[in-house]
Amino acid sequence: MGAECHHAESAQPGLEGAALASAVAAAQAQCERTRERLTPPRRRVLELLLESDGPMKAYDLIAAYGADGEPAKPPTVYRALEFLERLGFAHRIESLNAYVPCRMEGAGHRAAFLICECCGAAQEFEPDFSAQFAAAETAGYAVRTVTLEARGLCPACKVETSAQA
Amino acid sequence: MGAECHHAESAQPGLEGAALASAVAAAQAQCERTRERLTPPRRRVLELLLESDGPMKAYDLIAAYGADGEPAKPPTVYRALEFLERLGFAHRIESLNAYVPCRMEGAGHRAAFLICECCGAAQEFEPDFSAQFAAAETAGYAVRTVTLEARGLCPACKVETSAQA
DNA sequence: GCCGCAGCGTTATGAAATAACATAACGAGG
DNA sequence: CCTCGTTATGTTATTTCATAACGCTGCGGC
Repeated sequence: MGAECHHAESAQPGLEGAALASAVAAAQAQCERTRERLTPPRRRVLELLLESDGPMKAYDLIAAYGADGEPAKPPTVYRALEFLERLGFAHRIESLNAYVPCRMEGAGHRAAFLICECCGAAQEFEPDFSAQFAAAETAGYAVRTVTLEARGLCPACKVETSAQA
Repeated sequence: MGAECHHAESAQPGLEGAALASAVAAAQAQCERTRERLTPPRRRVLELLLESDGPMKAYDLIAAYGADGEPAKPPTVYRALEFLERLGFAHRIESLNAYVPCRMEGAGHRAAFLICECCGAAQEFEPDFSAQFAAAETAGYAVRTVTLEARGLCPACKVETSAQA
């Protein structure tokens, strides 16, 4: 993956400056509403995710954590990620062992991704799980969360691939 | 997970004896049809998956590999798993880092699971991805594979949970 | 005040997966 | 039959991902 193409992960450019500050402030505000605490490590990890152009691995976050180049300790980042996931500010992409900030305004706990196997971009989309929920209830299951990850080629990489063929 | 309940993973009892032999023979036959080779390590890993009552971790397989208690080396098992997945004889469950034998007769490359967070059972079901494919095509993606994992409570654990409340 | 809890820092370890290289088995073509 | 390309295995070591366990800190309620 990534060997076949050289695209930047341009689909989801990272936030900077005012946009970044605004996104963090929104998270801050939501935390205050629910009596949760956006502590410094949590805030820092959220910033790093928002600044990134694509999914970040846990150890990428660990390495980038300190403004001075000092890495964080693993538990610091994993605990922050756990919090961010719980509040819906970030999602883990299982098939990549990586994390992205949530792009869906105030969505519930649903999350679904289109993952480009060429450039590594991951685009969140609003899933329709009605068919799956029906199947689950038929089987007697009480579903709590659903993970959906579709893998393939993004529009840009699709074009490149067919062009070189 | 697993701390809350003490159910055996009874939903998918492992195969033994004739049933096991028959399942392995079926895989063998399919391999011969497609000129693939069900070599000893591949066969052994498939057996272990089929015998198991539930999802197996890679290192469970490594530990259980030798009939005499001798573990396998990691690459042996990972390579076998890669083969079994490619042929559709096994599936990886991303959210568990675990593997199960395929229970759907000759299904394509689709796979979806209902995973009980209480007893750890994983039930394969036939997914309907039409809605997701539509969403993906709208976004210009060319989807190759889809992973769907629904987490919740299986019928047995659901009853127990509500009873003890 | 002081107690209980949530969060953090730190050390260490455990679990999951792969890199890299050597060797062996198979199958087609001379 | 034998040699070459290909596929698969054996082996060592390492990398990558994630958590256990412990003690300290700071805040809110009683």
